[in-house]
Amino acid sequence: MDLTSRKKRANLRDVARKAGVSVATASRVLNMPTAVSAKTRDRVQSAIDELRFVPSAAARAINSGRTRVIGALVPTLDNAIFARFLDAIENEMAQHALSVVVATTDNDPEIEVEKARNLLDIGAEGLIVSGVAHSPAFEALVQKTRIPVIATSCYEPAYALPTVGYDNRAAAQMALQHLVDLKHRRIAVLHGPAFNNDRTRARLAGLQELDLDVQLDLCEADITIEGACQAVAKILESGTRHSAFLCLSDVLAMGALFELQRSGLSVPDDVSVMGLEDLPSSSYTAPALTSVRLQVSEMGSRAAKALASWIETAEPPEPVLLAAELIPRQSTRALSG
Amino acid sequence: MDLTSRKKRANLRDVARKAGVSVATASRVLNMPTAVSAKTRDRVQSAIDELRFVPSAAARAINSGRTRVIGALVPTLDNAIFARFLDAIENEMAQHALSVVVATTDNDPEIEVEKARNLLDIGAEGLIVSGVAHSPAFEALVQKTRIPVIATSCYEPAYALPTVGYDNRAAAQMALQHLVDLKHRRIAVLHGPAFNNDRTRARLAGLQELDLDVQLDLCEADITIEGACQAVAKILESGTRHSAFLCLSDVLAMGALFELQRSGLSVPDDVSVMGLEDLPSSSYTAPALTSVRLQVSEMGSRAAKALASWIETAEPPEPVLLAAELIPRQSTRALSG
DNA sequence: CGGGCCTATGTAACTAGTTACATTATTGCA
DNA sequence: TGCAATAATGTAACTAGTTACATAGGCCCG
Repeated sequence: MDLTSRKKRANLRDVARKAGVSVATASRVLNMPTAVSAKTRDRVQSAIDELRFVPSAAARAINSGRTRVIGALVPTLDNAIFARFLDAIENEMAQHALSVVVATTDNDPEIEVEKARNLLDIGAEGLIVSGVAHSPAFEALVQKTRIPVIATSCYEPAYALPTVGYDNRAAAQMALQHLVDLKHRRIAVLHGPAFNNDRTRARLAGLQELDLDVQLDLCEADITIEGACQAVAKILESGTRHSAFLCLSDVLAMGALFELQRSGLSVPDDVSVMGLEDLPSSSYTAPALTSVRLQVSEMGSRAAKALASWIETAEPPEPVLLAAELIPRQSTRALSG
Repeated sequence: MDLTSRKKRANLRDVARKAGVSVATASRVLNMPTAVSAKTRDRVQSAIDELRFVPSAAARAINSGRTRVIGALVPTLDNAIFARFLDAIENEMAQHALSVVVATTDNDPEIEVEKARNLLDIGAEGLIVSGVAHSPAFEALVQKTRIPVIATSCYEPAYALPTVGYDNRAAAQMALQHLVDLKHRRIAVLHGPAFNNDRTRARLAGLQELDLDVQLDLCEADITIEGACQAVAKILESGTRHSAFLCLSDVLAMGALFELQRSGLSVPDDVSVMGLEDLPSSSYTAPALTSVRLQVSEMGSRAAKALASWIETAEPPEPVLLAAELIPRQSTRALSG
């Protein structure tokens, strides 16, 4: 019957025809309405309304050369850290009129390249990624396309891409030092999967480097409450006694808190628990969690700012180092001995 | 010196010129390589490599009429529920070769319209939103553009848009009934902000409707551990004694658990705590949290599937009702009396 | 040796807007 | 009333690909 049956969507030419003006005039109604006489403007507007005309983003993008879309590659969203991080990115990017496409990599470099490729394919103008360990294919892709990419969660001025993050080595050392200062000498270290994860590896390396007279028993766990509970249960079963649990992520620390309490141990009377990251909820656990504060939200907005500036000015931004800070709370206590 | 100094990016015409072929042939190398002789193909490929040619997403989109991008409007990501939800959406959409742009609304209908408008502007082919309470401007926008939109977190077959979600009324009632069955008669109800949130209002309405012989003391809190702690602290200070806390979100329940323990009360000996949602971490808290399971991840993938099918087939999908299920654990106990 | 056929390639017209420039219409002022 | 200035509108050439159709060349078979 009507036009809609032939073509799904009206375009500017349809509008112009219906209004009896040229495409240029129709375009002007959209972009510089004052340059068009009120009468013509009304006519075009009616045509727009009747035809339910919606401008094509692609056509606009082809002209401006800009899609106003950036991509964020995160391991997962099912983890408070990355969710907070992404939330901050999205908020900051909205400020710059940029939209954020999420892609989760599950910490798999292969998936990362694939999704990165896809992001470029849909026209992302820049990327935010986690860490500096990427597949060669990813590095090749970045090099080939020259797309602005910010690497986050770590600070590595020597890396090929600008980094926005913290010193994971130092942060882990700060946490360990705190426990050592409290006279703990036998410490269980809970950490996330180290495979394909340079942040975790840097934290572990930091502990090793410190070379103190302490026994550290490493234990890898999924970075979930569940993973931490299972890991702690296993450690407790093994019979080895630790006076403190150093968890290289607050999520792990929260799980440890739960599992220790469930097994009848009192924190911090029987055992100290230390986190790393300091999520907002960490100050509200029972007992409140001692942690090293990493500014995750701040990192998100800084990374977003850096990327936006890179896109805007075509100048790669400087790396950003975010400070880590010890936040002593009730979950750690000095050993009397 | 070279071309890069004049124009920022090479296009297919540059490639064709350099390779000494027509644009059509160059295009064929990208889309149907077998239709081009090996010799020509190599020549074009070299040109592509030398010029660092990357096809323009916008130009492709303008031809195909597809951007392969959808938008997800969520209140915030700084909350496990929405982060999990988005994670599921992203994973499912990847299956359909669709990318997800996140936009957070902070539960503000005005921000929602604005961001929705922006999503349409960058070419989103469909939207996923939370709840059925939207600003008139939003509804007008959806109606005008005829963009596929799935409303989630609730099940409302009568609503103008297809919904994918659960019966919030019934879920809340299920939780309350459990406490009532355990002989609790004086219950503190912790709920998220009701303003602009039809899910919370539905849950509260469900409680009211049940009309049991119980005293319910409502208390609104931010849906964060912190918010719950503060709310519980206030309730405890007020001196009113409740035998149970019904939290209309697991995040609130976890906060309640912490605050009650901090104040020296034992759960469930002194007071029962009941959640709603059943996050994965809820079975690992100490004590494990009794809750009503809402399938958040399932909702994410179902919503994604529904939207993808709508986009693919141009047929709006049927509403989906996700079952709620009582998960009794250790945080609730019957009153002996 | 020429018709038929297939392969490889080119031409040009699409996709949907934007915009520089040209043209026409209107108004002001002398 | 006439001329210039300004306002309003149109023409057509861009943006970067895709693709239907045309054509050129090579090969086989009769």
